[in-house]
Amino acid sequence: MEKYNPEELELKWQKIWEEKKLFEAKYEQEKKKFYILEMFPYTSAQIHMGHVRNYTIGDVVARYKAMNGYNILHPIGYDAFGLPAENAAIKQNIHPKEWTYKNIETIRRQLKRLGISYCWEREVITCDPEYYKWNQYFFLQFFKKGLVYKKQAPANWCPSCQTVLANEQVIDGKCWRCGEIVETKNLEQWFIKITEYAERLLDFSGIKNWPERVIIMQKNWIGKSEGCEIDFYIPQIGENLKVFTTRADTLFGVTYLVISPYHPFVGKIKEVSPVKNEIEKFIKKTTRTSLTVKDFLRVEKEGINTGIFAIHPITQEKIYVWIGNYVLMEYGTGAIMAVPAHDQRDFEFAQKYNLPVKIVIKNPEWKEIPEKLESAYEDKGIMINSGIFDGLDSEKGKEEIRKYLEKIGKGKKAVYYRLKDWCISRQRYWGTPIPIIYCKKCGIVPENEENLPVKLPDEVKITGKGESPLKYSEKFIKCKCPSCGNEAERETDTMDTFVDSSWYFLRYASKDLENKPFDKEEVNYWMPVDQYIGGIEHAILHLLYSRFFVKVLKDMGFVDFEEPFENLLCQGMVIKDGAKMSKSKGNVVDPEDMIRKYGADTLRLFILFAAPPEVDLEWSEKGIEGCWRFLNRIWRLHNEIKNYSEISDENNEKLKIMINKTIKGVTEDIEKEFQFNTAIAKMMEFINFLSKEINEKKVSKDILIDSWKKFIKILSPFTPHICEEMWNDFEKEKFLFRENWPSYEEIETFEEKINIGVQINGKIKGNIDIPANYDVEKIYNLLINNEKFKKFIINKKIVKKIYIPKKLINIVIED
RNA sequence: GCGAGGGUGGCGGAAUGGAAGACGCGCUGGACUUAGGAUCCAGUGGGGAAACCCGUGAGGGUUCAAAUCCCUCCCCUCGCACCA
Repeated sequence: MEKYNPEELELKWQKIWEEKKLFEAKYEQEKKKFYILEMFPYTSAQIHMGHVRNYTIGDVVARYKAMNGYNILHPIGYDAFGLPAENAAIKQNIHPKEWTYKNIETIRRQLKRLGISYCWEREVITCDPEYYKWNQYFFLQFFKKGLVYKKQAPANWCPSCQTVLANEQVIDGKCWRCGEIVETKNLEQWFIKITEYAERLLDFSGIKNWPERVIIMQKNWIGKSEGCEIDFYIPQIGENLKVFTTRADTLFGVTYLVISPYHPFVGKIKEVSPVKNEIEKFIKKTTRTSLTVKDFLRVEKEGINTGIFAIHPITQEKIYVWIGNYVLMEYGTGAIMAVPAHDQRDFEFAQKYNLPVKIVIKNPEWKEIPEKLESAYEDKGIMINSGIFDGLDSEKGKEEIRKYLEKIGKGKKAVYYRLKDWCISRQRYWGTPIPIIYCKKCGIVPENEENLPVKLPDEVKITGKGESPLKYSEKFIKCKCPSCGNEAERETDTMDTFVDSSWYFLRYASKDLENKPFDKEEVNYWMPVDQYIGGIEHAILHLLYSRFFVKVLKDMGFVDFEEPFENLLCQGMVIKDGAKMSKSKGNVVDPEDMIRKYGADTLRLFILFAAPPEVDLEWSEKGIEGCWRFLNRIWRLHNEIKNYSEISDENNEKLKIMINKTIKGVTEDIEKEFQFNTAIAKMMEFINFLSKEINEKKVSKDILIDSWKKFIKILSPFTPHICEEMWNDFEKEKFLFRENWPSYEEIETFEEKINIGVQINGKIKGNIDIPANYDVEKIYNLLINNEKFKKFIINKKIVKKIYIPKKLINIVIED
């Protein structure tokens, strides 16, 4: 018998699969399709265990679905633009392109070595002009539709990466990539109007099965809030100050107004204010740009009374306008009505500056109205001190006050979102150039579609400091205006790499077209993605942008579907010693080392077996050895089976029951939320059972081989190489990938004897073998004649007999 | 603070109202062996000589039966957090 040599047989089958193009996806309209997609890797130096886990899970699904008769699309590509390539350029003095393509080669080799069933013919590399050309094309389509615009905006600036970050890339006031504290800086930048799609992005009805938390995160991110805009007239400047509130019911409790230091009224109010100098000082202090985002959040609430008043729209009272650092210009109208009695932030501010607190909502638990509040009462209640609205329930009051304001022309219903427009400008080299031209005569002019792609120049100096390296490339900047033909200059900003990943799954779905981003018919066949798998870290950004992109493309007639990803699985991290694997912690386990030692099948098996897909997986050297032993055991059994000869056939039924049970269990575990760990456990049980049977030789050879072939099939999505090798000993016609998943018979049809638990008053006392077709009374008769159990029952009053079929019997007695 | 998920042997984890701890790791004993870190067999939640008793973060409840359902509380992880 030959020793199990994974390296030899894995490389052999990988070569054969590739030569036969076994995994090449073919557009065949009449076949039912399954699009299985894993988030493509960023092209850093090599893959890590997280990738192995992601791609192995995907591969099991792909192979399982293929064996169930689906036409499979299982593509792979590379997220190849981005900052690290430039960092490498600075550090290692290597061109970003060279660095990226070198890494791609390594990653491709590593993925192939894992034996993942990818359709290599549809590879996408986002830094390839043939790909990013279509980023530019879509940008122009968005531009035509008015979904793209340029504006000066305070941007998040990472002093370490020397670049602008999108809001979403700022986590807790820090740069998402390097962790440096982010500052603000004003820059002219390009935005995409994702806010126009806020409402549609909140609609998840087109999604079948996503983790609930991902949907919640997206909803929070979009942050819809419904309320009311209310006008407060300021006589001294002759204009209405518009505030936004979700609590119109507290309108009678307003004791002051607060505007943001960035509010456009600040200047006008300052001019007429008696405390002009103090305002100036305050504004200077609160709008310092050097203040980091994080500091801004931590800063204590501060404000200044402008001495200017506004008129309450209903009571006509005079209400002073304050400027406060806790009011954000980026949200709502940049001005609020302060109701200290019913809003904790306003309450704190009012305490600090000794402002009046007026209770207008009565807590139903109060016996009487308190003189003083300890904190704001923010819940519902009954309206008081509110004129004609007194006595109304506050929820009802919201509506009534809004209607009243609408009637007198002082307010209207309003909806605001936290979601902001998507800033796609990056002051970097290694990204898609934004196809815009600045002409002295014509202004901002989009590049002609025929001139795409606007290619990145190869010769640039990358210093990592200051502005985009493209600013210094004359060859790149100089161009002709598409409109008037005069000398003009190109935009030097490049696109956020999230643009690249917002539609790559569409490019996969129709291969290598030169004249179109993708073929509509073929994309409509494959899409939406039936199962998407990736890390939770993309819960908001990538997934939201992709949903947005697809909705826009649908509106423009490019595609016929609304949602890109119907089902989503977020796999857990691979951790070691309780922490995420990282160089700094020195706890990294290199997948290639593991493959060298045990082979790809063992690595795959371990990573699938050690934990369910969605939870974190603790790496264990001992654990992978266990999987190595399991495959060796299978290898030995296979060789024994080939040379097997039986003594008798008395255990044939037992084996049939066991293999059917195993197929059923494995099938259900895969179907039910991808419980690969328990599926593997069931196959291990089968192997434990089969080893004994083979030793005893009491099953006939044909039944044994039949069961073994079925077993090889169900194991094959997990460890495809060893299975293919064993399969080849029996069947040379078809690859396992093209075989059918075995069906199973319900074991009830041939199981005659079963073992059930015996309980007395719900406490387990032992177990008993019974014929499968027995009912309660028959089992009870067995019990009263059984040495072990009769003592519990005889001479007792039997209250109840409960039989749970094939599980247990519970005899309830009176003591 | 709000929202979500979780707490089960020495460890990773099974069991979503029906025999708690499947499966794997580790450990103990044995077989084979010059040897074994290979392989095979047996055992392995705790207490007890045993009959039995106890046991799923803590406490209470529903039920013939609770890790699972309900109530109160504790702890851990993740996400959000001046969003008016």
